[in-house]
Amino acid sequence: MAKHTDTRSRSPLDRDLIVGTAIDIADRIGIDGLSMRKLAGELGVEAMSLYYHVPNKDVLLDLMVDRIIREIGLPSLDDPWKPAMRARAVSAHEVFQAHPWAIGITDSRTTRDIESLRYYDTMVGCLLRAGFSLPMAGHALSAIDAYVYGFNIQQLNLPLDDTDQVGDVSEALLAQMPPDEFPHLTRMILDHVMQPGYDYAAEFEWGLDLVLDGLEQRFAASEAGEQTQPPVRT
Amino acid sequence: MAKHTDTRSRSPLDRDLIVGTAIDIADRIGIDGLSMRKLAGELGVEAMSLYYHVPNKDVLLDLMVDRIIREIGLPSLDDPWKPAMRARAVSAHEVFQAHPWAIGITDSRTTRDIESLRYYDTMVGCLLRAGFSLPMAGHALSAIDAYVYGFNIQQLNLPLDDTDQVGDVSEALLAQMPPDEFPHLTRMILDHVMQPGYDYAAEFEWGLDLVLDGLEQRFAASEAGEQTQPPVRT
DNA sequence: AAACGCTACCATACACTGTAAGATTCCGTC
DNA sequence: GACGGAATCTTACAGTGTATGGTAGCGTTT
Repeated sequence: MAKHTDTRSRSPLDRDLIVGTAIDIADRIGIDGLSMRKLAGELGVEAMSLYYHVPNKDVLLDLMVDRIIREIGLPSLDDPWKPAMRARAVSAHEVFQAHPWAIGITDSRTTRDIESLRYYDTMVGCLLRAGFSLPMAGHALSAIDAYVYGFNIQQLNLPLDDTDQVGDVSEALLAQMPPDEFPHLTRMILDHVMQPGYDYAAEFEWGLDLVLDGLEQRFAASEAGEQTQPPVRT
Repeated sequence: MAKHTDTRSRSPLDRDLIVGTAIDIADRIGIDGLSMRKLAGELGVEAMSLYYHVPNKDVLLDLMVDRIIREIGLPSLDDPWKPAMRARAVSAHEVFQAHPWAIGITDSRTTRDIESLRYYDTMVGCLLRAGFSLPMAGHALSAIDAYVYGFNIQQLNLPLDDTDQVGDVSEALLAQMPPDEFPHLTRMILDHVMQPGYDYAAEFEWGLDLVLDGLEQRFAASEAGEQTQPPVRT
């Protein structure tokens, strides 16, 4: 009997191709639209064929996130820490914007792929080499990452199509909102967000610089010899 | 014909009861374990009966998140902004820790329930009354919220059971990690995270204070008359 | 009392999901 | 040409959200 699809009309399956196509689908029609059958169909193959290359869907999702994370630009170890951290954060923000589904997946995964640890290793190394103590480097990494992740979630909550502008969303929000019940919010939207010149994208870097400047101060203070413990009285 | 379950043996269905039970299930067995049939079963009812009170599952999820958000403590408008923001952030952190699934859901929701806007309105009002300009209040809210959300996601990624300690997770991580490939990360874990006295929970407040102190400085600078635009030369 | 209508709930059915089990085709090697 | 393993497919099953239409119970009206 003839095969369901002529083998020569498609490239043979492999893990990378599967993961890549899956990412593509998730980008186009959202993570909810990604089913094994849909993915297989797009590869010219039956659903069960995927299971030869990937143990199950959860692992596939993990692999997708890992590939995404590897898109984030990494600094070299000897770069000065502040611009390095800044560039990394901006890059991460861009990557997660391009693949909005990726952050949500991180919830359910327990075991990280080895490759994505390289990311953290480089960050820690850069900070340590810049003179950060271990605790200080931990603080810094945690704070920066939390901010980047969190901002992306926020940005995701506003349902922005590529065509929409923040103004449109605000307008829709205002319409369904009793204005006298939420006076401050109404004012914020009308007199600030919907004004010409408001740039939501700039908000990300404003907060990022806030965090980075704060870290710089705390770092300088710790270098100046301040202790967490109060000085011993002599 | 007799009803499937004696009507008198259970309290009658209503929206609040459904939402409450759904939250309960999600807390106990995770958001993935929450199906309409399971929920109905726990209420002593058939699945389709839920649809009389709730249009579909997505809306149910929205309602669940809205109820969660209403658990977050709100300051009064006249509280001093910094402790008010701090208390709110800590409260939000606790609430999202208690209902870890809630953050992940926020992804897919487009329309916010009216009630959850009260949250933002109070925050904005508090900041404005403290003297923040509209843009400054926007920056502050965005930065704080991003940090809170993001930290929760981070915390969620470490698969901590109630019994586990961070040390256990680190140990497991170390075990599957080639140590010479990730030297800095290894050092961070061994010499810092796994040391006695390390307190991951404290990490949240460290970063939160970083953000708040930074905001205080920016706020003071803006009050002192600094402009975003360079001063006009005369 | 009888008929009606409304509210709340249920039974059935359908399209779709992830995936276990086993059959089948293809291709390189002997 | 036969064998064997790698890669793919077929079939099947339990579970999902929910559309459609039915039904039991009750309050009101006549």
